[in-house]
Amino acid sequence: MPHNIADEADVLRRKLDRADYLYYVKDQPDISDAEYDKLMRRLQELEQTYPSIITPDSPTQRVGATVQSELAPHTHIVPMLSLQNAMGEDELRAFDQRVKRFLGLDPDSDVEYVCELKFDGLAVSLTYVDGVLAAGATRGDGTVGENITANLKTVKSVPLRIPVEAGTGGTDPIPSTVEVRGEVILFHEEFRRINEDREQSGEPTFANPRNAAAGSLRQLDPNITAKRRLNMFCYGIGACEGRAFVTQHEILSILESWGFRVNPNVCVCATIDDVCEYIAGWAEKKETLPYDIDGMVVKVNSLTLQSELGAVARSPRWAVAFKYPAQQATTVVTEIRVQVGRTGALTPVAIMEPVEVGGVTVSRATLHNEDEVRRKDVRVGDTVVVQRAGEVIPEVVEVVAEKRTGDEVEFVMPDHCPVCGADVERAEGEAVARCVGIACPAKIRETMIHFTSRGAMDIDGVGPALIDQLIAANLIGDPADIYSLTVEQLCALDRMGSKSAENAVAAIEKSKQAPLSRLIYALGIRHVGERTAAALARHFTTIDALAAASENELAEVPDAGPVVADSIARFFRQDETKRVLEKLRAAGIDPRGESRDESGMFAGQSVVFTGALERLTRDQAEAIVRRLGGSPSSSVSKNTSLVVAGEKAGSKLEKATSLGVKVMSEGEFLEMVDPR
DNA sequence: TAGCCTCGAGTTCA
DNA sequence: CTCGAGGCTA
Repeated sequence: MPHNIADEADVLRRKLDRADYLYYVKDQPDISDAEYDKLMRRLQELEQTYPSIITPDSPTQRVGATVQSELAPHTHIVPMLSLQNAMGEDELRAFDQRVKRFLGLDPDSDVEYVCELKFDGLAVSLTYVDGVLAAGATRGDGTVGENITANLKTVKSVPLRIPVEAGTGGTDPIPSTVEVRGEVILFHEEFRRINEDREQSGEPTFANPRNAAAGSLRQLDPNITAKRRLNMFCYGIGACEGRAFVTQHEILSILESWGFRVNPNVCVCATIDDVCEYIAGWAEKKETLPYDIDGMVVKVNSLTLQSELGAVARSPRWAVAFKYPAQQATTVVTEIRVQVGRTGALTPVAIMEPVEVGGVTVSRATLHNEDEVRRKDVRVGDTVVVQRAGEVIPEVVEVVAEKRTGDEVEFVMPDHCPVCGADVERAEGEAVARCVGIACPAKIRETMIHFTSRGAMDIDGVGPALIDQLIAANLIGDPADIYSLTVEQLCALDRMGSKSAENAVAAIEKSKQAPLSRLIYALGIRHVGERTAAALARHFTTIDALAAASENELAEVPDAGPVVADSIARFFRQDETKRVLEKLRAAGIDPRGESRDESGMFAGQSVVFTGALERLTRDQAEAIVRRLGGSPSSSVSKNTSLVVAGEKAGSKLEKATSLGVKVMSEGEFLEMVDPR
């Protein structure tokens, strides 16, 4: 072998190590992907030709290890302890008092703490011998874990060796043996990517990033792990040969200088009050992180005090895990009810024993459709995990299979409508089953609620409750009947005073002025929502022109194709529709189309609002955009011109940032449309 | 014809 | 907010 080959390989390894470090630990890449690939290919070439030069810490060894038949046990030198939980500020202060009592300190004195994020992932330990990664293992029972070295090597933020030049300029030698502790996690973006892939290939999806990370790490085939871009944050040291530390905070900085990824969100707090304040500050902010945390870890900063405090059973007395109120909880499904929507869609809804999730009581959650019920295999009597997706809407995450008794009842979609008894049909290739009944009371009710709703005729004071009463009293049978209601009729109903009756009638009267687009939308034609209704109104200008249009004419409207055209034509052919339109006209409703400013500052642009707006309502904000010639939209894509992000903006903001779409705050938006 | 972009529809709780 | 499906475009 030529003498300089080993040297060249070494230089390549250093360059690749540095590139991995800058990219995966520091988030500041210095070379392009192409350059990286070139270096990697050259190194692989050399190692293939001269296998004797391969070292265990070579970057080529991150992938390509062979499949194992089972995971070998690994004994930790220093056990990995688990932490006691604190469920609120009270328990946190109780922990502080315990610490002081144990140390024989005055209850009013202060102990210095370090607060760190508690990642929702998998705790692992990395063992380095003479600076080279020798073993990696899961926590296991704390004493013995599973050896997952090959899998951990595929995690790019895990250094394969601690560079000799690290630390304080060489005067501070790398310990001969050191155990580095941390948490392996999946970022949200990567979690989504994995689940999308699995969905496409028909594999079951992971319920949450933690499960996905655990599943990926405990793979027997490291090639699979390599495809899941895992990440690791390090926060502690177990055994350490020939080096002592003074504080937890010092440990974090040393780990960072050794090239480990250390999370920057750390706070040294002089008092327990500061700790509480810091933790409260993250209660909301944690949702903006690109990965999951399930709380905060609070540690006594001084290692001297730590060893004085020691441990009880398997948890140290010097640390505690603060848990934010759970965003997930388990409960029991008591019933799967079937609801009938405006379009006749049958939706299974899980009725559950009420349970607290993130501060609110949840008792029902949609199961969307029959396929979804099958996929999650939810049965009546099952114990299930529920969470609030996107902070609000409850969702059944998964069934707790271990709690099955065998008495659970599988769900079957009824073949007759639970409300009117008509046949239920599921169109070829569609996910939803529908009631075909023409006069299904549920459909009529939902149609009327839709007609009066915000965005449609917007009749204030006429909501679902009143509509139910009116139907029961036989006062209305279709939406047009609303316009013949009198104050006297309304007053005669239960729980209806003269004042609210007058208000309702006034609102009904006012709605007669609604623009054509609203009326078209209010009719509730299948496949015609707000946007399509607006496009139709612009194109036809009167309801009669729309009603008379042929399918070909309808399909000429932008955004309307054969399916939409067929649905509209079919709707206007029905005798029922003709009767209702006649009644509406008789009541004095004959709206004209509206025009828009084509020279406004948003002309031809698409604007998306996300998060909670403080000074404007959604409707006001969208009206401003429309007035200035733009179209408000609900989803972000690369065609989006602008995203206005309010408080607690979520995935849309993330997407906008990743697509490089212009983003501004509500304040900046107002400044722009109305500079003063 | 495939893949992207939008829109429609359904849903929960305070 | 999320999913599914219709329409448009490369």
